[in-house]
Amino acid sequence: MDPVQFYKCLSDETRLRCLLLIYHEQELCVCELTGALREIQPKVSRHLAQLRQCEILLDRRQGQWIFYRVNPDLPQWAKQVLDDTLVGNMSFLEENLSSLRRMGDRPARVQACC
Amino acid sequence: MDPVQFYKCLSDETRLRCLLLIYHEQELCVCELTGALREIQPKVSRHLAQLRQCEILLDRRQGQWIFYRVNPDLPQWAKQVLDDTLVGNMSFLEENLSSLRRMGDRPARVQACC
DNA sequence: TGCATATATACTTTTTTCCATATATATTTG
DNA sequence: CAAATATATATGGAAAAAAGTATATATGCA
Repeated sequence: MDPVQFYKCLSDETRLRCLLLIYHEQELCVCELTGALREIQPKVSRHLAQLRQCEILLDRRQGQWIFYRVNPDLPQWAKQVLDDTLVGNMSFLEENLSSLRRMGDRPARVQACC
Repeated sequence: MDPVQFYKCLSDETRLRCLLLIYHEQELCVCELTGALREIQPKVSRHLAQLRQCEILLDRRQGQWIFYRVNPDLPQWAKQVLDDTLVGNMSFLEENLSSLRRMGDRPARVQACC
């Protein structure tokens, strides 16, 4: 994982929020992310595609939904960076997390939204 | 420190190399950095200015030289990120560090180059 | 004071990134 | 199979970032 490429991925607000939310929640689908970020679907999807192409995220299809998770094979230093960033910036995600909770709790949320 | 702004600063190759080299060496002047990166002075200077404006780096003048160091008041998570990145990517800096050493060791290097 | 060195900034051009909109693909359900 | 839902991608344009060159500023020294 080239560190410049890695940081380019973290340097956009939409991507950073998606990535930290997914890291925090283990796994999220696109509709959960659009709800949490209050952003339109193509925008979220495009940024997720970039994170996937860089192999920071992995995706899996389940029915009509696609769930994203952090690639467990990410180098240790990169995982550590995500961890430091999340722990040190929970307030950055506050609104997104409460939007997410307003969608209901899992698996109810998955039932409802997804 | 807004994490998006922080990562924008790390997302450019010149800035990332400068920052990690400075973090590794405690303090470097502009001529040491241009030597280590083999980049022209205005380019290095411009990127250092950006890191200074974001308060990631501090500078101090000593005679005609300006020495840059990492701002010790950086939030803990950000320092941790720099540390993780440096430790996990020493090979990324390999060439730059050997260019630096080829300029002589401090304080001889400072005498020679600066 | 005048010249040399180190560094910073200004300006213009080029490159990169991001966005919105439209459209395509895949899956589920009736 | 048709309609609905979820997601992905393509396209064209706008905005931001980066580059190179030129120039300005500050310091040291003869």
